[in-house]
Amino acid sequence: MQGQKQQQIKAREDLADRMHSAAIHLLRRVRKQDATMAQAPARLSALSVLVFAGTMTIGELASAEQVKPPTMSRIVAGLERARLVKRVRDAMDGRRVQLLATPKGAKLMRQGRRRRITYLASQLKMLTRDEMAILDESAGILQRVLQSWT
Amino acid sequence: MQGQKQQQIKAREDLADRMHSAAIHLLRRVRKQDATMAQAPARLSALSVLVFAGTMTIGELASAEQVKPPTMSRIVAGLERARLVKRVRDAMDGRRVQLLATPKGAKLMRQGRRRRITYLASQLKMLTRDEMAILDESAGILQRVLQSWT
DNA sequence: AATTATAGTTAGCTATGCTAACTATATTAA
DNA sequence: TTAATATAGTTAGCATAGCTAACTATAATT
Repeated sequence: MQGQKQQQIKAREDLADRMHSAAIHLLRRVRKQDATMAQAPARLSALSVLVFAGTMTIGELASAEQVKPPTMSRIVAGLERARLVKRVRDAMDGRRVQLLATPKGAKLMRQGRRRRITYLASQLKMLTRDEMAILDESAGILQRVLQSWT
Repeated sequence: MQGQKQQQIKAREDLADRMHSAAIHLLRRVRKQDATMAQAPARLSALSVLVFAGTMTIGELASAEQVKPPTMSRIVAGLERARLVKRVRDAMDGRRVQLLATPKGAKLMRQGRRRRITYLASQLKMLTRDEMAILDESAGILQRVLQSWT
């Protein structure tokens, strides 16, 4: 006989497994859309944070993207080479580098986001209104979980 | 004034955006659990397919994992070096290579999956029963969408 | 002034994605 | 039956992206 607690744990693990699998496969599909954009996924993701959240330092961006500073340093170098981002030395603290999306960067990011999202959205057309509502709610729940997450 | 159709499109795109973002961040967290396993994510994912779906060729595995054959060839080479997978020439067709998970591979894969899922599941503890039910339903819906997806 | 702490970069490793070009085996056509 | 073509996989070479360790430069503390 299984106790109620064990059943709850199993239910959570089954759910975790399905969420994990869905996330992997969803991103593999979406990545193919990015392929047409001449900028790699990590760059687009970092650029997206910059455009939506505004100016920040390398360290802040690394932390937001959950990568180590050297990784972000190189991602930013790529974005800078492509003239999508500008570095500005912080006047108050000479160690810091403030990052700004250029107009070109903002435009590309919007286009890229547009493409991924349009693609994803087109795949959601098969869903009923009720199913959409459930996905919508769950996206909100997940967002909350991910934020409070350690 | 926006028509109803435009509102529906916008709703789908907002949802797609949030799902995309959630998937990215969820996987970044989970990947850190993999770091303790001495095998990289792509290898664990391929191994997982092999263990659960059984013997298959390099090409089939590449297709299942949505990568090109050279990529899978190299992933398998790594798994073979680590003695997690064995190659067997196909007797009927000498070009084909059948792949088998070794017992060690099957064991590692179960452990890895266990670790990721246990971790994810532990983060779901903060949710109410109702929220869990919504995530559960949405995982099912997503699974279905991803399958029928082109 | 000397020490310590912080922000970022550089160098070097591994892994993962790709395409192009190759080898080896099977299949089809002349 | 040989020649041409197709298929399965590998190799080579490129770019990106993750890491740690070690470095430079600036700021803060003692």
